[in-house]
Amino acid sequence: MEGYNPNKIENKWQKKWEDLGIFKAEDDSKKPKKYILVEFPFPSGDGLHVGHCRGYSAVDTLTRKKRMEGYNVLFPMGWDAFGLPTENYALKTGIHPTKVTEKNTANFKRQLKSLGISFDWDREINTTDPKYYKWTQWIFLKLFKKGLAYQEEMPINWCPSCKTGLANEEVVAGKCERCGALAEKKIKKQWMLKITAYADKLIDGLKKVDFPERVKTQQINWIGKSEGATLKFLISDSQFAIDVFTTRPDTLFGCSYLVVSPEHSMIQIQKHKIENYKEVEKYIEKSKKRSDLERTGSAKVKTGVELKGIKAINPANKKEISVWVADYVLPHYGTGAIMSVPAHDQRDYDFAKKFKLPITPVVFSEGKDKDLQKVFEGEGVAINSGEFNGLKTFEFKEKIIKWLEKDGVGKKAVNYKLRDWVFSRQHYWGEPIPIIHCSKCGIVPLTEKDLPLELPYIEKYEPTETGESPLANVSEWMNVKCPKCARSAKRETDTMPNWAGSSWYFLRYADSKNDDVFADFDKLKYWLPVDVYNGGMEHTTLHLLYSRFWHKFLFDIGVVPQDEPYQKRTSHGMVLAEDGRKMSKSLGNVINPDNIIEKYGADSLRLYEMFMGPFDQAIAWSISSVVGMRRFLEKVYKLSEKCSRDSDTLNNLDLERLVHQTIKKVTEDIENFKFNTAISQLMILVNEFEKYPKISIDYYQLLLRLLSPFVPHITEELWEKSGNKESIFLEKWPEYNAKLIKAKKIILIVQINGKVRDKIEAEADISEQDAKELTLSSEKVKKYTEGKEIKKIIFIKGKLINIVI
RNA sequence: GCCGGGGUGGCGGAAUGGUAGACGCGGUGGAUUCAAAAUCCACUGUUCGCAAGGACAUGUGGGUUCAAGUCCCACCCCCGGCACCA
Repeated sequence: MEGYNPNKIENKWQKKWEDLGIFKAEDDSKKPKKYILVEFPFPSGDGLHVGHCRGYSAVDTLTRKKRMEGYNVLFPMGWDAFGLPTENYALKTGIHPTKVTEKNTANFKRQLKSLGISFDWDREINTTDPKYYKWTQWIFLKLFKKGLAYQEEMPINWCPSCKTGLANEEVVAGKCERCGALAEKKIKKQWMLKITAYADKLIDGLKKVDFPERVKTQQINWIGKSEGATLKFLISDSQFAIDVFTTRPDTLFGCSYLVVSPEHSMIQIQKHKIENYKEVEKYIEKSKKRSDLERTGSAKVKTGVELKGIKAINPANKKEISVWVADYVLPHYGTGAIMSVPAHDQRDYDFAKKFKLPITPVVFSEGKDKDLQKVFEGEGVAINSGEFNGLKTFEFKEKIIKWLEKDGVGKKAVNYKLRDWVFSRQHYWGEPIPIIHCSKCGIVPLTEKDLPLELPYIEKYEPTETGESPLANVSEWMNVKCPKCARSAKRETDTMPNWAGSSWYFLRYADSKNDDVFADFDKLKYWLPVDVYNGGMEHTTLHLLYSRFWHKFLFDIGVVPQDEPYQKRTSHGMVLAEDGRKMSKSLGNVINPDNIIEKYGADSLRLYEMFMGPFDQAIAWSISSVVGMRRFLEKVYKLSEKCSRDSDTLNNLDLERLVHQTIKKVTEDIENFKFNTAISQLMILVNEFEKYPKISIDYYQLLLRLLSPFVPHITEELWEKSGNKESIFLEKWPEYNAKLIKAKKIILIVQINGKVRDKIEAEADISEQDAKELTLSSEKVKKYTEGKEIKKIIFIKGKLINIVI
């Protein structure tokens, strides 16, 4: 018999599957549906990463099993092709982004096909296709109409030397990645999406979906809802007040100063009163060069400057307190100003210590440290708080808010860490924002019939010196007539971020070629929600929240049938380099799947990626383990020579039990994304089969079916070799018999004081009394119990007995 | 710094509070071979012991329990995210 030659059989079956069209989803089918989705890739010039292969192999395994279980499966693929890396590559090489994208997607597609992933390519989409982004723009217009898209002055990263805007990624340690100049912030009017309007809905929706707990927690913490109060602090001798948000209004009596962010408007408004304005200005300039992370992160070294000449009044005790500017206070959280209670907040305490500001404890807790050297952030009983003394924290909060409300200096408030989404990019390679600016009519949105607003094909897409998008240089595109008044007007030149196209792409798969609507409602009703959505952990808070936000919005305007897009979310861990570090070009440790497939075959690669470890954890690549998978597949291949029509092995009870245990384990483990243990169980079964001189062909074919979702090519080949005419993927998934799984005899574990001292064979259903007798008569046990008093015996049925002496 | 996750043999890892180390890799010895590769068989956590057998062992230190890798408290280290990479 010919040996196992993966290259030959993999090509053969990939072609056959394509010809047969067995992976196409049917829009009308009597079968129940499953929509199984994996994040579509950004087609980078580096080609497929072995990390991509991990996610795709896993979901393909599940998909193939689901088809065998009788589901009509939608398993689509597409390209998230707009983005900065393509634009930068184009700038460097002079090859147009359209061409770069074409080349990269072709390469990705070839690689995906060589892995044997069973995508339905008929529904392929590309976010850079005008027929696709027409609908991305359409959704933007809907958001605009509902007031959820608006313009606001927002900072961008700016390199004063290159005279260009920078992405966060291009700012390394505060410096421009290209030239090393200190990056600055430049204020620009930008489009924003009001995701905060959906904050509560995004939290509530998590209750009804099946996401990993850690994903839910991370989203909830990212949204960061907190309840408290907004308090007004009047500035002495003025009508002006500073609003602060606090979750602890009960500590107001302990507030000994205020801190505002360098961006706070009051600084400019009260400029004339600030005696040390020069010093303050210098501080503000310095903080412009620091990222949020540096500002809040650099631990205990707090910086700040007092606004001399300005005093605020604590509304609780009417005492005058100082006002400071410090960059650890961020402009976009709360009101951009805080009341500082150094006795009960660590950061305030550090600041107060450094600048020798008063520290007054106002919460006392029994049993807690009364030592003033330490901060007490917990709840307790009020002290030093006038008429409120003695109140517990939660009562105090309620009462003081009411008390302040009466004077109009405070009210209950909810605050979110979540910020609105900055939707503008000053780049070429993105969806144009379908807006016209008219000096008379203001902001004029395009109408639906004007869509798609196509990205003009231009040869020069260098960034402009003003920080505007390269489109601002394309005057014939930019200068238009106002659709309302026909005067000359200008197009919006900012483009959308990469997140836009990926926020709704899963809807398009349901009806990817429709020119009249983004997807037919009935088709959406049939296919949605996505039953399983796999992707990287790194998308938990951005992509996953953005797309949930858009989907909830589309539900609210009645164009999608449910309010949550994804029923279940799974996440794969990263594949690291063999040395445990991230794979990167600069480190030269990148593994190219093409080479692995050529040398060992796609099946070995797929099997390895599923076996390497727990699916959701980061794991280092190991080439010797790939060899191990190849070895296992060789064994399975050779096993076909031992197949026999006579059914000796079928009558072996132990083997029968193992077979049924394996069906159960593999069936359940695939469902739970525990691929590594499913494969280990299949290895155990193969090892057992090898012990017999002949093996029943029924058992062998059952093994092939169980293995087929993981290693589709070799199993399809062996399926054919063992006399089958039709594809193994048109077969039914095996079922197990629960009765056959239970063993009659067990090994009873005998412990003395919790340590294993003996193992005795016994009936599986042995009673406690019999087990005691059996155990106490054991010689080994006698050795330990002799002359000792038995205090207690714990018996776990079918498993263990523990004698406490 | 903040949020989330993780730490078990030489390595990847397994283990509903109940036999720690399944399965795979690597290693050692043997068979086969002119030789090697491949393959097959045996052994393979550390340590004491001729052996029987024992002790130790899941990042560190405490705790709960008849019993802890698993639960609780504190700490250390590693990884992901931190809003313009995708």
